[in-house]
Amino acid sequence: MPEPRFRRRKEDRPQEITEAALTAFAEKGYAATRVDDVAKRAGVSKGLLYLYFKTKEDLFKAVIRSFVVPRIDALTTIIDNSEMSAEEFLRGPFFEFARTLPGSHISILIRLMIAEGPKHPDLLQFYWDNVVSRGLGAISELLERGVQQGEFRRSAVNELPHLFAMPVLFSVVFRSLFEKQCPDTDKLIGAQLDLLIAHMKGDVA
Amino acid sequence: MPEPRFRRRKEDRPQEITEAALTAFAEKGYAATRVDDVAKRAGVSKGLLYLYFKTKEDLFKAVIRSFVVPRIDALTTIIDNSEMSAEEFLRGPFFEFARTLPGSHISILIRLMIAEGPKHPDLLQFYWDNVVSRGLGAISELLERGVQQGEFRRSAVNELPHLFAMPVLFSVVFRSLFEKQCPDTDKLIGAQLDLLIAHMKGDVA
DNA sequence: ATAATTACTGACCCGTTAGTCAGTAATTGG
DNA sequence: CCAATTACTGACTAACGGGTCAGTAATTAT
Repeated sequence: MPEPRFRRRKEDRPQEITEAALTAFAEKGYAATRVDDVAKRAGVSKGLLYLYFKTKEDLFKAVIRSFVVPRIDALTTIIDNSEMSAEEFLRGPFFEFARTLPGSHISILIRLMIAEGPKHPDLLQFYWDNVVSRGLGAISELLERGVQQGEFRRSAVNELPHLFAMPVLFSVVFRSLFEKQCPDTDKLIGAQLDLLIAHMKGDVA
Repeated sequence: MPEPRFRRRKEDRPQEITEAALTAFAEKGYAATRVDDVAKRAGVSKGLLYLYFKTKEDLFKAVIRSFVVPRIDALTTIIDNSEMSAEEFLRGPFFEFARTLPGSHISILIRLMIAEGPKHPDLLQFYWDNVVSRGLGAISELLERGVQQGEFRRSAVNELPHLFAMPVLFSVVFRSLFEKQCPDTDKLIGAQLDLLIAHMKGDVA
C-alpha cells in the first residue's frame, strides 16, 4: 500500500497556516506576500487555505490575533498575580518584555500593523482594545499601585503610561528599519526607565 | 482657433506629479495607489508620468526626497544660525517642529517609510543619511553646545538624542493609527522635554 | 467490503494594473 | 507658412495573483 499523498489534519491546519503566514508577512510585508506562497510554506494547497480563511485580509487578522495578544496577556497576568513593588516590576518583567520585544518576530507584526492598520479599521479597533489599551491600562494601574503604597509620589504628568510605552515602540521601529545603526536597545529603554522612575520617586534626576 | 488640448510645461510637470503622488500615497498607501490615479490628479496622462519617472518605485523615492529632506534642512539651519541657548531652542523651534509634525502630511510619509522601507534598501540608506542621521546629529550638537556653555551638566546618558526624537516618532505613529484615542501630542512631547531638560540641568525631576 | 462523508488538491478564471508605444498635437526654428 | 522637434496622449498588453470549484483521495460509518 502506497504512502498517502496527504493526511487530513483539520485540527492543526489553522495554526500551521498562520505560522507560515507570519514568516511570509515578516519577510515580504502584507501586499507583497502571495497567498500561494503562504500555502506552500504551510505544506498545503491554496484551496485549503481558503477553506480556513475567507480572504487574505482574514488571514492577516488571524495572524495578529494569535501572536500579539498572548504576549500582552502574559504581562498583565504577571502584574495581577505578583507581589512585586512597582519599581521591581518595571525594572524586572517590564524591562525584560520591552528589551526582548524589538528583536522578536512580534516586532515585525507591529511594523505591519503600522503599515496596514489604516486600511483595516476593524483590525485597528481590535488591536486598540486588546493590545494598546490593555497595555497602557496595565502600566497605569501599576503606577497607581506604586503611589498608593507611598513608593512613588503622585506625578503631575498624566502621560506617564505613554512615556513608558514610547521607548518600546521606538526601538521596534528603529531596529526594524536601521538594524545596523540602531543604538543598543537595552540602554535606550533602560535610560528612559531610569528617567521616569527617578521622576516618580522624586529623586534628583 | 480652438483652445489647445494641453500645454507643454516640461518645467512644472515633475513637481506637479510628485505633489499629486504625495496626496495619493497619503490617502491609500503605496501598494494601493494606482499610477493612473496619480497621473489623473496631476492632470496628465500615465504615459507622461512614465516619461519623468522610470517606475512607480522611482516616483515614491522622489516624493520622499522632495518633501521630507527640506523639513530637516529648515531645522538644522535654525540651529546653526541662531544664538539661542540650548533650552530656548528645545522649548522653541524644536518643540514647535515636534508638535506640528504629527499633524502634517510629512507624518504620513514617515509612516510610509516605516511600511515600505525594508523593501527599498537604497531609499532607507538615503533616508538615514539625509534625515535621521542629520536630525540626531543636530540634537547632539545642540546638547554639546549647552554643556560647553555651562547650561547643561554632562550627562552619563549617551542615548539622549534618541530620547528627544522618541516622542516625535511615537506621536507620528500613534496619531496616524489611533487618531481618536491619541493623547494630546503637545502634552506628551512637552512632558518628555521637561523630563529631559530637567535631567540635563540636574534639577529635581 | 462498500457507501457516505469531507479534507484536500490544483487547474482555471478573471479583474486589475504597471509599464509600453505608435501616433498626435503643441511648439520652435527657418 | 512649412518642417522639424518633442511634450504629450490613450489604447493596448502582458503578467500577476486573489479567489473559485469540480474533482480526488483519505477517513469514517454501515
